[in-house]
Amino acid sequence: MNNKFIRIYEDIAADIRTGEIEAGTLLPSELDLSEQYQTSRETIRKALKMLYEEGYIQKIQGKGSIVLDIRKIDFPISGLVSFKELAQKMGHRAKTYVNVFEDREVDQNLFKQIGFALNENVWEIVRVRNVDGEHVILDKDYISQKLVPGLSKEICNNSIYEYIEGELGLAISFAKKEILVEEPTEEDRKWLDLDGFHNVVVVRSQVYLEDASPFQYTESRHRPDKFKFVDFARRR
Amino acid sequence: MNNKFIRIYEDIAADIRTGEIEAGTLLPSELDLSEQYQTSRETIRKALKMLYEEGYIQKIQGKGSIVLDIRKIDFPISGLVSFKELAQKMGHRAKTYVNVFEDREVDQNLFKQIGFALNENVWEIVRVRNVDGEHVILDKDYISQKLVPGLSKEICNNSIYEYIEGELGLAISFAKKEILVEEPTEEDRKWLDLDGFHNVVVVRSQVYLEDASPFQYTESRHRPDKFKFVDFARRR
DNA sequence: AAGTGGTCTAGACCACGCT
DNA sequence: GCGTGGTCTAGACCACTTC
Repeated sequence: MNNKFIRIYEDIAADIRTGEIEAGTLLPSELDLSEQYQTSRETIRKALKMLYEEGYIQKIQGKGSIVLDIRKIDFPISGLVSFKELAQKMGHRAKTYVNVFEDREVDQNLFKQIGFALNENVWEIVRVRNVDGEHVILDKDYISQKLVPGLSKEICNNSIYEYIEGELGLAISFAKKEILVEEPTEEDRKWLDLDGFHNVVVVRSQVYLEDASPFQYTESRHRPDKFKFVDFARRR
Repeated sequence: MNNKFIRIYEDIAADIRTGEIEAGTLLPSELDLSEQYQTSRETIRKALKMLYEEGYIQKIQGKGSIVLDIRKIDFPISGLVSFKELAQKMGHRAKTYVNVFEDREVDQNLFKQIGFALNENVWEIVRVRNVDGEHVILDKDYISQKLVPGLSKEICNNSIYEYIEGELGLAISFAKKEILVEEPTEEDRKWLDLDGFHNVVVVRSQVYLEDASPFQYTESRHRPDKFKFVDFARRR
């Protein structure tokens, strides 16, 4: 509620979503908007930059800001969005089973694989995600104990992100992610319903807090028919 | 060469890439940089915003701008980067074969699948990408003839993007992308070396020009062992 | 309290599209 | 030529981290 440019962004974004401002039309000019919102043009430009980055508008020099078709807001599966949020949004019956929850020291092997320091203590968590009655995702997490103390099996059963952001008040900020297709491992075959499937889609992410400290390494292993990744990219 | 803030961005980005500015250290303060570059603080902030968006730095209020470890940031395969650029960057021996190049009218069937208007004329292009001696990617393109006139088989053999941006002077702006894993079709089996593979990774993209007109629909079908997608995402 | 980044302003000039 | 967005400035005040 504090920032003027965010209020303006939200105001215009809402109008676009509801269709009050139609796709294909031009927004009022920056000068008009600055008068309309009783603010400076730079502040309007900040709000428009946000609308641009979120895919609401396209700006054309000399012409104006075109309102784009509201894109289907489909979320990337796994990564910066928690599984719980995602399942709810998609309207699926989802369950989580915690198979492994252990206090573990980072050894040579783990060190090479993930981004943590040697001998640091991490939580090792293996969870199976059941969607509409089938075990389709295997999540393997390594979470820094220093940054996220007091984790428990019960919390993992619910949402780890809710605990971290809600209880601990930490802000998750960015992630590096890699998507590959691999042969199922023994572990995959053990936990997932892979009847007839010859591959799993593996999403490896390193997740960072706002102060750039790496707090989580995740390997999310999906049955291929249940995997979908949606992206909106601007050319750089 | 024109914009001050872009020059500053490139200058600092280069220093980070070469390691001259080390990951984990802080950049000079915005005030210092504005003196160093003989410019205003807002201009420095624009350059830093770019560095932030590209994953070079993390900004922390009251503290400074932390330099991130950029090494793992790679290029997304297919999409807004052309295959030619990509193959060169990765250092692969890559070849392209144009199997189909046709003038086609958008019928009911095509209309449902892609984003173009009924009865519009499009180029239908099917190309096989050979990387290091194997046929591993099948690209199916539909390109608007109205927006991209004068396309030819020869151009497709080289780089379509170079033609569009170079010859025609059009600016490619953004894309909606979807990644799924599917069963190979007859067409996949015909053109790709799929011996022993049971799936293909399908990347569907709708690509838009700067004025928000959709000019290309692409289906890029990858042999799973040759697929890799790397992403850097910030939480919204 | 000092130093950092975050927001906001009012104004200037430039580059581009349109007619 | 006029209206549009793009860049840049110099300065103000606020919010946060650190000492």
